[in-house]
Amino acid sequence: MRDRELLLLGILMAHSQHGYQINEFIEMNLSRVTDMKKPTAYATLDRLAAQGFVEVRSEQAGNRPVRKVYSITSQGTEYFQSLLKENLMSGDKMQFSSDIGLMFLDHLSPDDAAAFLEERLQALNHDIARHEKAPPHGFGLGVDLAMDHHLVHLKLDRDWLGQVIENLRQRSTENSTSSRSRGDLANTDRSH
Amino acid sequence: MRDRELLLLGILMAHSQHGYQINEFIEMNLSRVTDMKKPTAYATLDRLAAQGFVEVRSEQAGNRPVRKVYSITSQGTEYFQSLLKENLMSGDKMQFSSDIGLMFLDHLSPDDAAAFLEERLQALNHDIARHEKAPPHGFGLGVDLAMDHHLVHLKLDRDWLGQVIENLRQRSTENSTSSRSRGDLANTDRSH
DNA sequence: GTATGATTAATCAACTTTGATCAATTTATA
DNA sequence: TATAAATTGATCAAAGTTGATTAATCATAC
Repeated sequence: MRDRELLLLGILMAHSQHGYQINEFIEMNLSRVTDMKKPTAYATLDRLAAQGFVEVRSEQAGNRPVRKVYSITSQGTEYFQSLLKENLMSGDKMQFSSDIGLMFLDHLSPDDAAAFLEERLQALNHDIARHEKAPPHGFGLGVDLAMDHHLVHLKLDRDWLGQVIENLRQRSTENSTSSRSRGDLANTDRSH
Repeated sequence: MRDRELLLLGILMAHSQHGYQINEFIEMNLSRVTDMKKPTAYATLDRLAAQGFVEVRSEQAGNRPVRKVYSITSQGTEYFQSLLKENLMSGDKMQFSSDIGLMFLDHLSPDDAAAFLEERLQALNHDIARHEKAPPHGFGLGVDLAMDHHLVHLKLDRDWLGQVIENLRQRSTENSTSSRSRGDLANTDRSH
Protein backbone atom coordinates (compact mmCIF):
# COMPACT_ATOMS: atom_id res chain seq x y z
CA MET A 1 0.00 0.00 0.00
CA ARG A 2 2.84 2.24 0.95
CA ASP A 3 4.76 0.85 -2.01
CA ARG A 4 1.83 1.43 -4.33
CA GLU A 5 1.89 5.06 -3.35
CA LEU A 6 5.63 5.33 -3.81
CA LEU A 7 5.40 3.77 -7.24
CA LEU A 8 2.61 6.03 -8.46
CA LEU A 9 4.14 9.20 -7.04
CA GLY A 10 7.48 8.20 -8.53
CA ILE A 11 5.88 7.82 -11.92
CA LEU A 12 4.18 11.19 -11.57
CA MET A 13 7.52 12.75 -10.59
CA ALA A 14 8.53 12.34 -14.22
CA HIS A 15 5.48 14.19 -15.51
CA SER A 16 1.70 14.47 -15.16
CA GLN A 17 -0.21 11.66 -16.79
CA HIS A 18 -3.71 10.29 -17.07
CA GLY A 19 -4.73 6.98 -15.54
CA TYR A 20 -4.64 4.90 -18.65
CA GLN A 21 -1.16 6.13 -19.47
CA ILE A 22 0.10 5.23 -16.01
CA ASN A 23 -1.38 1.75 -16.09
CA GLU A 24 -0.11 1.21 -19.58
CA PHE A 25 3.38 2.11 -18.44
CA ILE A 26 3.21 -0.21 -15.47
CA GLU A 27 1.95 -3.16 -17.48
CA MET A 28 4.45 -2.67 -20.26
CA ASN A 29 7.60 -1.83 -18.35
CA LEU A 30 7.19 -2.60 -14.69
CA SER A 31 5.74 -6.09 -14.56
CA ARG A 32 8.99 -7.30 -12.94
CA VAL A 33 8.67 -4.79 -10.16
CA THR A 34 4.99 -4.75 -9.31
CA ASP A 35 1.77 -6.63 -9.92
CA MET A 36 -0.54 -3.73 -9.17
CA LYS A 37 -3.67 -3.90 -11.27
CA LYS A 38 -5.57 -1.04 -12.87
CA PRO A 39 -8.37 -0.66 -10.34
CA THR A 40 -5.82 -0.58 -7.53
CA ALA A 41 -3.91 2.18 -9.27
CA TYR A 42 -7.06 4.25 -9.71
CA ALA A 43 -8.09 3.67 -6.10
CA THR A 44 -4.64 4.60 -4.83
CA LEU A 45 -4.50 7.72 -6.98
CA ASP A 46 -7.88 8.79 -5.66
CA ARG A 47 -6.66 8.26 -2.11
CA LEU A 48 -3.55 10.31 -2.83
CA ALA A 49 -5.76 13.00 -4.31
CA ALA A 50 -8.00 13.05 -1.22
CA GLN A 51 -4.88 13.64 0.87
CA GLY A 52 -3.71 16.44 -1.36
CA PHE A 53 -0.63 14.64 -2.67
CA VAL A 54 -1.84 14.64 -6.26
CA GLU A 55 -4.18 16.86 -8.22
CA VAL A 56 -6.74 15.52 -10.65
CA ARG A 57 -8.25 17.39 -13.54
CA SER A 58 -10.58 15.92 -16.10
CA GLU A 59 -9.63 16.27 -19.70
CA GLN A 60 -11.58 15.50 -22.84
CA ALA A 61 -9.94 14.78 -26.16
CA GLY A 62 -12.53 14.65 -28.95
CA ASN A 63 -15.56 12.92 -27.55
CA ARG A 64 -13.80 9.92 -26.02
CA PRO A 65 -14.52 9.25 -22.35
CA VAL A 66 -13.14 11.92 -20.04
CA ARG A 67 -9.58 11.23 -18.95
CA LYS A 68 -8.35 11.97 -15.48
CA VAL A 69 -4.99 13.65 -15.53
CA TYR A 70 -2.97 13.30 -12.34
CA SER A 71 -0.19 15.65 -11.23
CA ILE A 72 1.94 15.48 -8.13
CA THR A 73 1.67 18.47 -5.77
CA SER A 74 4.47 20.00 -3.73
CA GLN A 75 3.20 18.19 -0.62
CA GLY A 76 3.10 15.09 -2.77
CA THR A 77 6.76 15.62 -3.64
CA GLU A 78 7.62 15.83 0.04
CA TYR A 79 5.61 12.70 0.76
CA PHE A 80 7.36 10.97 -2.12
CA GLN A 81 10.74 11.81 -0.63
CA SER A 82 9.76 10.37 2.73
CA LEU A 83 8.34 7.21 1.17
CA LEU A 84 11.47 6.79 -0.91
CA LYS A 85 13.69 7.17 2.12
CA GLU A 86 11.61 4.69 4.06
CA ASN A 87 11.68 2.18 1.23
CA LEU A 88 15.44 2.43 0.78
CA MET A 89 16.21 2.22 4.48
CA SER A 90 14.03 -0.74 5.39
CA GLY A 91 14.62 -3.66 3.09
CA ASP A 92 12.28 -6.20 1.62
CA LYS A 93 10.21 -8.54 3.64
CA MET A 94 11.90 -11.08 1.32
CA GLN A 95 9.24 -13.69 1.11
CA PHE A 96 9.29 -16.33 -1.58
CA SER A 97 5.98 -18.01 -2.18
CA SER A 98 7.94 -20.99 -3.46
CA ASP A 99 9.31 -21.53 0.03
CA ILE A 100 5.86 -22.65 1.08
CA GLY A 101 6.03 -25.49 -1.41
CA LEU A 102 9.58 -26.34 -0.46
CA MET A 103 8.56 -26.73 3.17
CA PHE A 104 6.30 -29.61 2.25
CA LEU A 105 8.72 -31.39 -0.04
CA ASP A 106 8.70 -34.37 2.32
CA HIS A 107 5.19 -35.21 1.16
CA LEU A 108 6.57 -36.11 -2.28
CA SER A 109 8.91 -38.78 -3.57
CA PRO A 110 12.34 -37.35 -4.43
CA ASP A 111 11.62 -38.29 -8.04
CA ASP A 112 8.41 -36.31 -8.26
CA ALA A 113 9.94 -33.40 -6.39
CA ALA A 114 12.91 -33.33 -8.77
CA ALA A 115 10.62 -33.52 -11.81
CA PHE A 116 8.47 -30.60 -10.63
CA LEU A 117 11.45 -28.46 -9.75
CA GLU A 118 13.07 -29.28 -13.07
CA GLU A 119 10.01 -27.79 -14.76
CA ARG A 120 10.44 -24.67 -12.70
CA LEU A 121 14.13 -24.47 -13.53
CA GLN A 122 13.23 -24.51 -17.22
CA ALA A 123 10.83 -21.61 -16.77
CA LEU A 124 13.44 -19.75 -14.75
CA ASN A 125 16.01 -20.15 -17.50
CA HIS A 126 13.57 -18.77 -20.05
CA ASP A 127 12.86 -15.82 -17.81
CA ILE A 128 16.56 -15.13 -17.37
CA ALA A 129 17.10 -15.31 -21.12
CA ARG A 130 14.25 -12.86 -21.77
CA HIS A 131 15.63 -10.62 -19.07
CA GLU A 132 19.12 -10.60 -20.53
CA LYS A 133 17.96 -10.13 -24.08
CA ALA A 134 15.85 -7.08 -23.17
CA PRO A 135 17.57 -3.79 -23.96
CA PRO A 136 18.28 -1.41 -21.07
CA HIS A 137 15.15 0.58 -20.35
CA GLY A 138 16.58 4.01 -20.86
CA PHE A 139 14.76 5.46 -17.90
CA GLY A 140 17.34 6.59 -15.40
CA LEU A 141 20.09 4.75 -13.71
CA GLY A 142 17.89 3.58 -10.85
CA VAL A 143 15.68 1.56 -13.13
CA ASP A 144 18.68 -0.25 -14.54
CA LEU A 145 19.83 -0.92 -10.98
CA ALA A 146 16.48 -2.40 -10.06
CA MET A 147 16.59 -4.62 -13.14
CA ASP A 148 20.07 -5.81 -12.28
CA HIS A 149 18.95 -6.52 -8.74
CA HIS A 150 16.12 -8.60 -10.05
CA LEU A 151 18.39 -10.44 -12.45
CA VAL A 152 21.03 -11.46 -9.93
CA HIS A 153 18.33 -12.97 -7.74
CA LEU A 154 16.94 -14.90 -10.67
CA LYS A 155 20.39 -16.26 -11.37
CA LEU A 156 20.95 -17.23 -7.78
CA ASP A 157 17.66 -19.06 -7.80
CA ARG A 158 18.68 -20.89 -10.94
CA ASP A 159 21.93 -22.06 -9.42
CA TRP A 160 20.39 -22.97 -6.10
CA LEU A 161 17.56 -24.88 -7.72
CA GLY A 162 20.07 -26.75 -9.87
CA GLN A 163 21.86 -27.97 -6.77
CA VAL A 164 18.67 -28.99 -5.02
CA ILE A 165 17.54 -31.00 -8.01
CA GLU A 166 20.93 -32.67 -8.24
CA ASN A 167 20.72 -33.64 -4.58
CA LEU A 168 17.20 -34.95 -4.98
CA ARG A 169 18.27 -37.08 -7.92
CA GLN A 170 21.19 -38.47 -5.95
CA ARG A 171 18.89 -39.18 -3.03
CA SER A 172 16.52 -40.98 -5.36
CA THR A 173 19.20 -43.33 -6.80
CA GLU A 174 20.72 -43.85 -3.38
CA ASN A 175 17.30 -44.84 -2.17
CA SER A 176 16.76 -47.35 -4.98
CA THR A 177 20.18 -48.93 -4.42
CA SER A 178 19.28 -48.63 -0.73
CA SER A 179 22.79 -47.51 0.27
CA ARG A 180 21.92 -45.06 3.01
CA SER A 181 24.80 -42.59 3.11
CA ARG A 182 23.97 -39.24 4.66
CA GLY A 183 23.43 -37.01 1.63
CA ASP A 184 21.92 -34.08 3.43
CA LEU A 185 19.67 -32.09 1.18
CA ALA A 186 19.65 -28.92 3.17
CA ASN A 187 22.85 -27.28 4.31
CA THR A 188 24.62 -27.93 1.06
CA ASP A 189 27.32 -25.80 2.64
CA ARG A 190 27.43 -23.20 -0.02
CA SER A 191 29.52 -21.21 2.46
CA HIS A 192 29.34 -17.73 0.98
CA MET B 1 -4.61 -17.03 -1.83
CA ARG B 2 -3.59 -20.26 -3.46
CA ASP B 3 -0.46 -20.16 -1.32
CA ARG B 4 -2.46 -19.48 1.83
CA GLU B 5 -4.43 -22.63 1.16
CA LEU B 6 -1.30 -24.66 0.49
CA LEU B 7 0.27 -23.45 3.70
CA LEU B 8 -2.74 -24.23 5.86
CA LEU B 9 -3.38 -27.62 4.31
CA GLY B 10 0.30 -28.44 4.64
CA ILE B 11 0.18 -27.61 8.31
CA LEU B 12 -2.92 -29.76 8.75
CA MET B 13 -1.18 -32.62 6.93
CA ALA B 14 0.95 -33.02 10.04
CA HIS B 15 -2.08 -33.31 12.33
CA SER B 16 -5.45 -31.76 13.17
CA GLN B 17 -5.23 -28.52 15.07
CA HIS B 18 -7.40 -25.69 16.26
CA GLY B 19 -7.15 -22.20 14.89
CA TYR B 20 -5.16 -20.66 17.65
CA GLN B 21 -2.60 -23.44 17.46
CA ILE B 22 -2.18 -22.95 13.73
CA ASN B 23 -1.75 -19.21 14.00
CA GLU B 24 0.62 -19.60 16.90
CA PHE B 25 2.75 -21.94 14.81
CA ILE B 26 2.79 -19.57 11.87
CA GLU B 27 3.74 -16.55 13.95
CA MET B 28 6.42 -18.37 15.87
CA ASN B 29 8.06 -20.42 13.16
CA LEU B 30 6.97 -19.27 9.74
CA SER B 31 7.37 -15.50 9.79
CA ARG B 32 10.13 -15.81 7.18
CA VAL B 33 7.86 -17.67 4.81
CA THR B 34 4.52 -15.92 5.12
CA ASP B 35 2.92 -12.80 6.53
CA MET B 36 -0.58 -14.23 6.73
CA LYS B 37 -2.46 -12.78 9.68
CA LYS B 38 -4.89 -14.53 11.97
CA PRO B 39 -8.15 -13.34 10.46
CA THR B 40 -6.94 -14.38 7.02
CA ALA B 41 -6.11 -17.84 8.30
CA TYR B 42 -9.56 -18.24 9.84
CA ALA B 43 -11.23 -16.96 6.68
CA THR B 44 -9.19 -19.29 4.50
CA LEU B 45 -9.89 -22.26 6.73
CA ASP B 46 -13.59 -21.51 6.56
CA ARG B 47 -13.39 -21.35 2.79
CA LEU B 48 -11.56 -24.67 2.70
CA ALA B 49 -14.23 -26.12 4.98
CA ALA B 50 -17.02 -24.86 2.72
CA GLN B 51 -15.34 -26.68 -0.17
CA GLY B 52 -15.01 -29.88 1.82
CA PHE B 53 -11.21 -29.84 2.01
CA VAL B 54 -11.14 -29.56 5.77
CA GLU B 55 -13.54 -30.56 8.51
CA VAL B 56 -14.29 -28.36 11.48
CA ARG B 57 -15.57 -29.52 14.81
CA SER B 58 -16.08 -27.34 17.82
CA GLU B 59 -14.39 -28.39 20.99
CA GLN B 60 -14.79 -27.03 24.48
CA ALA B 61 -12.12 -27.43 27.13
CA GLY B 62 -13.46 -26.29 30.51
CA ASN B 63 -15.60 -23.27 29.83
CA ARG B 64 -13.10 -21.31 27.77
CA PRO B 65 -14.39 -20.07 24.43
CA VAL B 66 -15.17 -22.89 22.01
CA ARG B 67 -12.21 -23.94 19.91
CA LYS B 68 -12.56 -24.86 16.27
CA VAL B 69 -10.52 -27.93 15.45
CA TYR B 70 -9.63 -28.32 11.78
CA SER B 71 -8.76 -31.62 10.09
CA ILE B 72 -7.83 -32.20 6.48
CA THR B 73 -10.16 -34.53 4.56
CA SER B 74 -9.17 -37.03 1.89
CA GLN B 75 -10.31 -34.60 -0.81
CA GLY B 76 -8.29 -32.00 1.02
CA THR B 77 -5.24 -34.23 0.78
CA GLU B 78 -5.74 -34.55 -2.97
CA TYR B 79 -6.14 -30.80 -3.29
CA PHE B 80 -3.02 -30.30 -1.20
CA GLN B 81 -1.05 -32.52 -3.57
CA SER B 82 -2.22 -30.52 -6.58
CA LEU B 83 -1.44 -27.21 -4.91
CA LEU B 84 1.98 -28.47 -3.92
CA LYS B 85 2.73 -29.61 -7.44
CA GLU B 86 1.56 -26.30 -8.85
CA ASN B 87 3.67 -24.34 -6.37
CA LEU B 88 6.80 -26.35 -7.07
CA MET B 89 6.40 -26.24 -10.83
CA SER B 90 5.72 -22.56 -11.26
CA GLY B 91 8.27 -20.43 -9.50
CA ASP B 92 7.94 -17.22 -7.57
CA LYS B 93 6.71 -14.02 -9.04
CA MET B 94 9.99 -12.75 -7.55
CA GLN B 95 9.07 -9.23 -6.75
CA PHE B 96 11.16 -7.13 -4.43
CA SER B 97 9.38 -4.16 -2.98
CA SER B 98 12.77 -2.54 -2.58
CA ASP B 99 13.11 -2.45 -6.36
CA ILE B 100 10.45 0.24 -6.39
CA GLY B 101 12.68 2.46 -4.30
CA LEU B 102 15.74 1.62 -6.34
CA MET B 103 13.97 2.73 -9.50
CA PHE B 104 13.72 6.25 -8.17
CA LEU B 105 17.25 6.51 -6.87
CA ASP B 106 17.93 9.32 -9.32
CA HIS B 107 15.77 11.62 -7.22
CA LEU B 108 18.37 11.49 -4.45
CA SER B 109 21.94 12.65 -4.13
CA PRO B 110 24.40 9.73 -4.25
CA ASP B 111 25.34 10.60 -0.68
CA ASP B 112 21.80 10.34 0.66
CA ALA B 113 21.15 7.22 -1.35
CA ALA B 114 24.29 5.57 0.01
CA ALA B 115 23.41 6.56 3.57
CA PHE B 116 19.90 5.11 3.33
CA LEU B 117 21.10 1.90 1.75
CA GLU B 118 23.83 1.59 4.36
CA GLU B 119 21.11 1.59 7.00
CA ARG B 120 19.39 -1.20 5.15
CA LEU B 121 22.60 -3.16 4.84
CA GLN B 122 22.99 -2.99 8.59
CA ALA B 123 19.51 -4.40 9.14
CA LEU B 124 20.20 -7.09 6.57
CA ASN B 125 23.35 -8.16 8.38
CA HIS B 126 21.46 -8.43 11.64
CA ASP B 127 18.82 -10.53 9.97
CA ILE B 128 21.42 -12.82 8.47
CA ALA B 129 23.09 -13.22 11.85
CA ARG B 130 19.79 -14.09 13.53
CA HIS B 131 19.08 -16.49 10.74
CA GLU B 132 22.40 -18.27 11.04
CA LYS B 133 22.31 -18.41 14.81
CA ALA B 134 18.86 -20.03 14.81
CA PRO B 135 18.99 -23.81 15.31
CA PRO B 136 17.57 -26.01 12.52
CA HIS B 137 13.83 -26.24 12.95
CA GLY B 138 13.59 -29.95 13.27
CA PHE B 139 10.48 -30.15 11.15
CA GLY B 140 11.31 -32.14 8.07
CA LEU B 141 13.94 -31.69 5.48
CA GLY B 142 11.80 -29.41 3.33
CA VAL B 143 11.62 -26.77 6.01
CA ASP B 144 15.40 -26.69 6.29
CA LEU B 145 15.59 -26.38 2.52
CA ALA B 146 13.20 -23.43 2.54
CA MET B 147 15.26 -21.76 5.27
CA ASP B 148 18.45 -22.29 3.30
CA HIS B 149 16.79 -20.86 0.21
CA HIS B 150 15.80 -17.80 2.16
CA LEU B 151 19.27 -17.43 3.60
CA VAL B 152 21.16 -17.57 0.33
CA HIS B 153 18.97 -14.82 -1.04
CA LEU B 154 19.61 -12.68 2.01
CA LYS B 155 23.33 -13.14 1.53
CA LEU B 156 23.13 -12.28 -2.14
CA ASP B 157 21.27 -9.13 -1.26
CA ARG B 158 23.93 -8.23 1.27
CA ASP B 159 26.72 -8.62 -1.25
CA TRP B 160 24.84 -6.84 -4.00
CA LEU B 161 23.88 -3.97 -1.75
CA GLY B 162 27.48 -3.63 -0.63
CA GLN B 163 28.62 -3.18 -4.21
CA VAL B 164 25.90 -0.65 -4.97
CA ILE B 165 26.82 1.42 -1.95
CA GLU B 166 30.46 1.29 -2.88
CA ASN B 167 29.64 2.52 -6.37
CA LEU B 168 27.46 5.29 -5.02
CA ARG B 169 30.24 6.46 -2.72
CA GLN B 170 32.71 6.45 -5.59
CA ARG B 171 30.24 8.37 -7.70
CA SER B 172 29.84 10.89 -4.91
CA THR B 173 33.59 11.63 -4.53
CA GLU B 174 34.03 11.63 -8.31
CA ASN B 175 31.29 14.21 -8.45
CA SER B 176 32.88 16.43 -5.82
CA THR B 177 36.27 16.29 -7.54
CA SER B 178 34.23 16.70 -10.75
CA SER B 179 36.33 14.16 -12.68
CA ARG B 180 33.61 12.59 -14.80
CA SER B 181 34.83 9.09 -15.62
CA ARG B 182 32.13 6.62 -16.58
CA GLY B 183 31.57 4.69 -13.37
CA ASP B 184 28.39 2.92 -14.37
CA LEU B 185 26.28 2.09 -11.38
CA ALA B 186 24.17 -0.54 -13.04
CA ASN B 187 25.73 -3.42 -14.93
CA THR B 188 28.49 -3.88 -12.41
CA ASP B 189 29.28 -6.92 -14.54
CA ARG B 190 28.97 -9.46 -11.84
CA SER B 191 29.05 -11.99 -14.69
CA HIS B 192 27.73 -15.13 -13.00
C1' DG C 1 -8.31 -11.61 48.03
C1' DT C 2 -8.08 -8.73 44.14
C1' DA C 3 -6.07 -5.53 40.79
C1' DT C 4 -2.64 -6.15 36.74
C1' DG C 5 -1.02 -8.18 33.02
C1' DA C 6 -0.37 -12.07 29.96
C1' DT C 7 -2.53 -15.87 27.39
C1' DT C 8 -6.11 -18.29 24.88
C1' DA C 9 -9.50 -17.95 21.15
C1' DA C 10 -11.85 -15.94 17.72
C1' DT C 11 -14.56 -12.25 15.24
C1' DC C 12 -15.91 -7.71 13.06
C1' DA C 13 -15.79 -3.58 10.64
C1' DA C 14 -12.97 -1.26 7.62
C1' DC C 15 -9.83 -1.22 4.10
C1' DT C 16 -7.35 -3.08 -0.08
C1' DT C 17 -7.34 -5.55 -4.28
C1' DT C 18 -9.08 -7.42 -8.46
C1' DG C 19 -11.92 -10.04 -12.11
C1' DA C 20 -15.36 -8.68 -14.86
C1' DT C 21 -17.63 -5.36 -17.28
C1' DC C 22 -19.07 -1.18 -19.78
C1' DA C 23 -18.92 2.02 -23.41
C1' DA C 24 -16.96 4.62 -26.84
C1' DT C 25 -13.50 4.73 -30.57
C1' DT C 26 -10.20 3.34 -33.73
C1' DT C 27 -8.17 -0.21 -36.65
C1' DA C 28 -8.31 -4.35 -39.39
C1' DT C 29 -10.76 -7.48 -42.45
C1' DA C 30 -13.70 -9.46 -45.62
C1' DT D 1 -18.50 -0.36 -46.75
C1' DA D 2 -20.18 -3.13 -43.25
C1' DT D 3 -18.43 -5.86 -39.45
C1' DA D 4 -15.30 -7.89 -36.40
C1' DA D 5 -11.50 -6.98 -33.44
C1' DA D 6 -8.51 -4.23 -30.78
C1' DT D 7 -7.70 -0.10 -28.08
C1' DT D 8 -8.79 3.61 -24.93
C1' DG D 9 -10.49 4.79 -20.39
C1' DA D 10 -12.43 3.89 -16.29
C1' DT D 11 -15.70 1.80 -12.71
C1' DC D 12 -18.18 -1.69 -9.74
C1' DA D 13 -19.35 -5.54 -7.15
C1' DA D 14 -17.15 -9.18 -5.00
C1' DA D 15 -13.39 -11.13 -2.79
C1' DG D 16 -9.29 -10.97 0.16
C1' DT D 17 -6.85 -8.97 4.11
C1' DT D 18 -6.04 -6.95 8.55
C1' DG D 19 -6.00 -3.61 12.79
C1' DA D 20 -8.68 -3.42 16.53
C1' DT D 21 -11.50 -5.49 19.74
C1' DT D 22 -14.01 -8.78 22.64
C1' DA D 23 -14.17 -11.99 26.25
C1' DA D 24 -12.87 -15.42 29.06
C1' DT D 25 -9.05 -17.56 31.77
C1' DC D 26 -4.71 -17.97 34.08
C1' DA D 27 -0.52 -16.15 36.47
C1' DT D 28 1.54 -12.69 39.64
C1' DA D 29 2.19 -9.75 42.96
C1' DC D 30 0.68 -6.54 46.24
